[in-house]
Amino acid sequence: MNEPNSDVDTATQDAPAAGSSSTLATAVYERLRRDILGGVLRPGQKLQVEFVRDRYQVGNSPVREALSRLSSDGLVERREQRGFYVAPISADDLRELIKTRCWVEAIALRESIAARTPEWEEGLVLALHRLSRVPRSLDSESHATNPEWERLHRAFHIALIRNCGSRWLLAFCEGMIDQAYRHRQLAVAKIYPERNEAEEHRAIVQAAIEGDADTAVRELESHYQRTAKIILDCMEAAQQPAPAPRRGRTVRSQPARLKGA
Amino acid sequence: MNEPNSDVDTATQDAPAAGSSSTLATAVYERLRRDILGGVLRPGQKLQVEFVRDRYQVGNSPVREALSRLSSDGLVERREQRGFYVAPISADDLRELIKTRCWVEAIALRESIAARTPEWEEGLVLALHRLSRVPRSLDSESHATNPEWERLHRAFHIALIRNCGSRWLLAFCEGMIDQAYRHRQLAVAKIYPERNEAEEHRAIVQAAIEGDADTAVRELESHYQRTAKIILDCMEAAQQPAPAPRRGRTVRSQPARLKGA
DNA sequence: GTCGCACTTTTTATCGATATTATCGCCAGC
DNA sequence: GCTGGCGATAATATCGATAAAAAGTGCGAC
Repeated sequence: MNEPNSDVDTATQDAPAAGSSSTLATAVYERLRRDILGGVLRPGQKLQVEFVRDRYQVGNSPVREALSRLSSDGLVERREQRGFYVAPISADDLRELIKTRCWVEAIALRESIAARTPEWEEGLVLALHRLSRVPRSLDSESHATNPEWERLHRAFHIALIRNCGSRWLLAFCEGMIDQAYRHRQLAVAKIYPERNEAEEHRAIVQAAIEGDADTAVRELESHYQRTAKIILDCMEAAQQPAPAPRRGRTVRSQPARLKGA
Repeated sequence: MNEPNSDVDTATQDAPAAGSSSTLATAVYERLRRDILGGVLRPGQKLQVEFVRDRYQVGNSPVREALSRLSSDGLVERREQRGFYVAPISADDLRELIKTRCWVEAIALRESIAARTPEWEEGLVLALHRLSRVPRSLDSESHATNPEWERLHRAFHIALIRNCGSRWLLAFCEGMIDQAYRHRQLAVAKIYPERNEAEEHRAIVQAAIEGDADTAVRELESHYQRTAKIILDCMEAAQQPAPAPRRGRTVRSQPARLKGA
């Protein structure tokens, strides 16, 4: 996981960043990353060097390097001698991802709580507060995502586990958070039912600060499972435009892989 | 983690591989990786493009790409505009790593056991058997490491968790296994006390196959802790060539960072 | 007439030589 | 003694060359 953003320190709000990076390769990496996470570049889509080069107005090498880095992050798939593709996505991937997140973030949260300090608790409360001050979506009708909310949401979930005492674990979780974000972005275009996420977040923080790890973990897991359910429903709906009654996962032929481009 | 070796299938022993990769960049990646893991390239050592280029007889671009990939694996540290360095190592890093391995591989092992199948069990027994057929070190005096044993040891530990049902988790664990291997290689040059590793491995497998997850995990964790202890002792010894009696972790001033080159 | 297969053409991933740009040490000037 | 420009070193980027894969084409067989 290539230190995507080490921002979100309780002190420094957030770097000016957003565009100007010292190296071109990094700049392309960041922009590509944004575009893939945001769903602008569709899963499975081929990323020809030429295409990316034109898109971001840079040379060959920075593009290759950016793609290379992204493939380590699992956002891009590299096929030897055949180029790069936006990593594909499937319902199974999502299930596996959420399962893994629940396992691993449960540990991370427990450890964070076990080692809790005033600083960590304050950071957490702050992250929650900031998140609550920003609307979930910019337009309450279209459910268009609010980038600021997404940023703060990410920061919030990282704040929860930041105190776990393992940079390895933290980096791993960050990678999975990004993947989950991507799944969400790709599905959400359709519908996003009413849901009291703020309350879910609040419950986690409360339990965490009270040192009640079991409750905190339970809340966190159900938070994820609920999201997963929504996304999986979206996927299924997208897969089968309208037809018949269907009894559980009908189309086994197609592995529900959302194709792109 | 960049699919370092997806070998070790119970069926196909191991590919001829070892050198010829379709792309030059991948070849350099693999060779560099071996050299870093094996401790030939010392922690902290600077990896100038020119140096690597000469060392492996290739051009500029493949080197950059290989270094880039390795930095995503955490084996190389990239400093923007300042080049690449072999990732440094410290006692604290090791402690954090082992701690994380225990947390995460405990889950992976439990899940593997919970979902156990005859195939998985057979693969496990096989991995254990193969490992037991090869000597721990080639020369019983010098404790020189036996590359074949190391390979099989890695395969064994992966076999344990292969059945966990999460490619994410598996890849993450593989990355940590490699890191731990590196720490081991770097320390082991000094001493390696007698130790019945075969028995430790056997105990884990037995518990796993009996479905006794608690025991299996306990054995696995103590297996790791024992290794960690040995390496940490080595590090400390290396830090303080001979002096005084010392009462527990004396040198808090120096973070016991092994410098390289 | 249609299908299969081998060869040719085109595309494009990969690589290396070369140019550009940033960093760091060094020395002059204030 | 510190600040700020100058130059050496080395990282980064460009671009054209090379070679592999994909697409297209035509020939022959059934």
